[in-house]
Amino acid sequence: MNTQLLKGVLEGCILLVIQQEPIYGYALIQKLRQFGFESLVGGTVYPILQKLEKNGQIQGEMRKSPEGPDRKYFEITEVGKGTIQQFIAEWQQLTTNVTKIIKVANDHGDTQ
Amino acid sequence: MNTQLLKGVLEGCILLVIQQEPIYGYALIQKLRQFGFESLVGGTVYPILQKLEKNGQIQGEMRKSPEGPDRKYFEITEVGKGTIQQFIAEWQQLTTNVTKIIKVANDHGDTQ
DNA sequence: GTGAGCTAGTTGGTTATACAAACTAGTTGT
DNA sequence: ACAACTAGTTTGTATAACCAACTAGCTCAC
Repeated sequence: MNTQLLKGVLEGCILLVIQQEPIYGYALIQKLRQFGFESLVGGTVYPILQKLEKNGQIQGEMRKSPEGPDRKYFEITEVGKGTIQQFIAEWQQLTTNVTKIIKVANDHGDTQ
Repeated sequence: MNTQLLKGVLEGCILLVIQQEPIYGYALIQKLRQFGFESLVGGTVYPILQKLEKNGQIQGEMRKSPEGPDRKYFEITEVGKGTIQQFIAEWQQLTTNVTKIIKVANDHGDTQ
C-alpha cells in the first residue's frame, strides 16, 4: 500500500474507531489491521494517539490489564467528534473528485 | 480542504487527466480545479509534473502558444499507464477500508 | 509606450505525516 | 533463565503539498 495515500486518512480512521468504543492502542492497531490496513505498526499509531490527546480530541486513561502491561484506554471528546464530522465531509469531497476523474479518464484515454 | 488528504492522490489524478489527452500544466491546473480541487496552485502542480517526467511516466514537449508564453504539453507513457492502474487499485482498496470504518462507527457511536 | 493583468512555468524553504528501527517494561510458559 | 507476546515510547528519515517570490511572454487600457 502506498504510504502517501494514508496521510491524514489514518488520523480520521483512528478517531472513528475510538468513537465507536473506548479502546487502547494495541487493540486499536489490530482493529485497523482487520479493516484492511494490514501493515500498520505501533511506531505509526502511538504518536498519532499522543498528538490527538494533546489536541484534546481524545482522552486517555491507564488501566490495569488482567494479563500483560497496563493499557491506555482512549475515548472520544466533543472536540474529537467535531473533527470526525469534518473528516468525513472532506473525505467524501475527495472521493467524489477522484471518482469523477477516474470515470472521465476511463471514458476517453483507454477506449480509442 | 485538508492538504494531507491530497498526498499521493494528486499525483494519480494528474496522471489520469494527462492520460485522457495531452495537456500543458496551466490548463491541467484549471481542469483539476473544475474537478473540485479548487485551491490548487502552480507551486504544487509544476513540481509534480517535473518529477513525473523525470520518472518517465509522462513526456513533455514545448509548443508555441497562439497567445502568451510557450506551453509544455505532456502525454502519458506506458510506464505512466502502469502507475495509473496501480494507483486505481490502491485507491479503491483505501476507499473500501475507510468506507467500512465510517459505516461501522456510524452504526455504533452515534445512535445510542 | 508604459504599466496592469493574464498566461506559463520555476524554485527554495516550510510543514505534516507515515514509517523503520531500536528501545523499555510487564507477563506467561518452558 | 529465557523466549515470546503484550503494551507503549522515541529518534530519525523520506515524501509531498504548499507558500512566496521569482522570470518571462503577451494583450489591452490609458
